[in-house]
Amino acid sequence: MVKRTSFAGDACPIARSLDALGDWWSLLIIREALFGVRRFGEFQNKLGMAKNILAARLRSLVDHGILETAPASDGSAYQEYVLTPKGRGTFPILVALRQWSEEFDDRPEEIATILVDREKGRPVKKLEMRAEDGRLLSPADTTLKPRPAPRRRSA
Amino acid sequence: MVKRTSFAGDACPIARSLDALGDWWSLLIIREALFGVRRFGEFQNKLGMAKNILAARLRSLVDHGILETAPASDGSAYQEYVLTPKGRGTFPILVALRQWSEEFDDRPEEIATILVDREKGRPVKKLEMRAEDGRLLSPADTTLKPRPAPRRRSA
DNA sequence: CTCCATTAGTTGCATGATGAAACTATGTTG
DNA sequence: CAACATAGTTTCATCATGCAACTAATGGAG
Repeated sequence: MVKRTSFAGDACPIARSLDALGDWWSLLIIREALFGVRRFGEFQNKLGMAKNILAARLRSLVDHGILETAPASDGSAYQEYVLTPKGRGTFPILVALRQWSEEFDDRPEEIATILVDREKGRPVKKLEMRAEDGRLLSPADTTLKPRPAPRRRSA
Repeated sequence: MVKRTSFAGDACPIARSLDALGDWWSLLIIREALFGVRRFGEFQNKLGMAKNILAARLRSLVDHGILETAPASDGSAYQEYVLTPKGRGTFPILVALRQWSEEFDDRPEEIATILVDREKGRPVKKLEMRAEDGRLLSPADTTLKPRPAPRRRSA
């Protein structure tokens, strides 16, 4: 079988994330959803993608618990796609991707928008990794440990 | 033309990031590289991926300035792939992906490792978005603004 | 130096994923 | 109810992925 590899069973949490949103469109759909897009046609217009692919991605995101369908809020009989808490939880991922472009893109002048603090209109700070006690951490200050066994009956 | 869509020319910084690392393998290759993997065969063993795909991805990552080739550090005539600063700059993205799994995965018990502060051995804090002045921001506290016109070369 | 194993790829082929366009089935509007 | 909009599905050509086999250089043992 040539089967496209899936990371669903992988033990690495990064691989597991990628299994749910590691394709070309899913994160862009979520980006639109975070800005309030809810309807099929709206996604299609904003993203300019083929309708069959959009339909497949929406289904996949619903299956993964990132979106859920709901009756249309405008009273029509159509349905809408709205983010679940799990879906809204991807926000830091999108911010990290955005900031990486802002910092390292070869043609930053082509970037149209910046993310700002609504209250002050100033750019948000770079995401930073901190220890429990608040110390700023660099990649080298971190390491991986085996997940502690959740206390439960014998494994 | 059916051509697979590229986001390279897109004005959205998220799309631009995805153009460089939005496929199934690139971020996993970078993950390994951050842990010190440098040689072709090492990547291949750890990731268990097809060699042709690995070769293609390494080439793409080098083209995007994320990896660069260097003479082997062990004195042999082979070459190594090492992260550039741009490549190391993806670390927050990987952390965000990891934390999303840790928080929302349906089978967290399958996740093998946790990222900890090396000094204390305690899990790192969740990434949080803050304003310039340090206020904690939620997605709703942010908005997009057009990129300010670049100041005429002061560099 | 010679021979063989290792490393780092490339090539060929089968199959799955993607995308444009056409088609369909509802829902909505005049 | 006729015309139109919405939300898809189907069809088909093309592209990407993955496995296996092949090649071209090292590197190491004798």
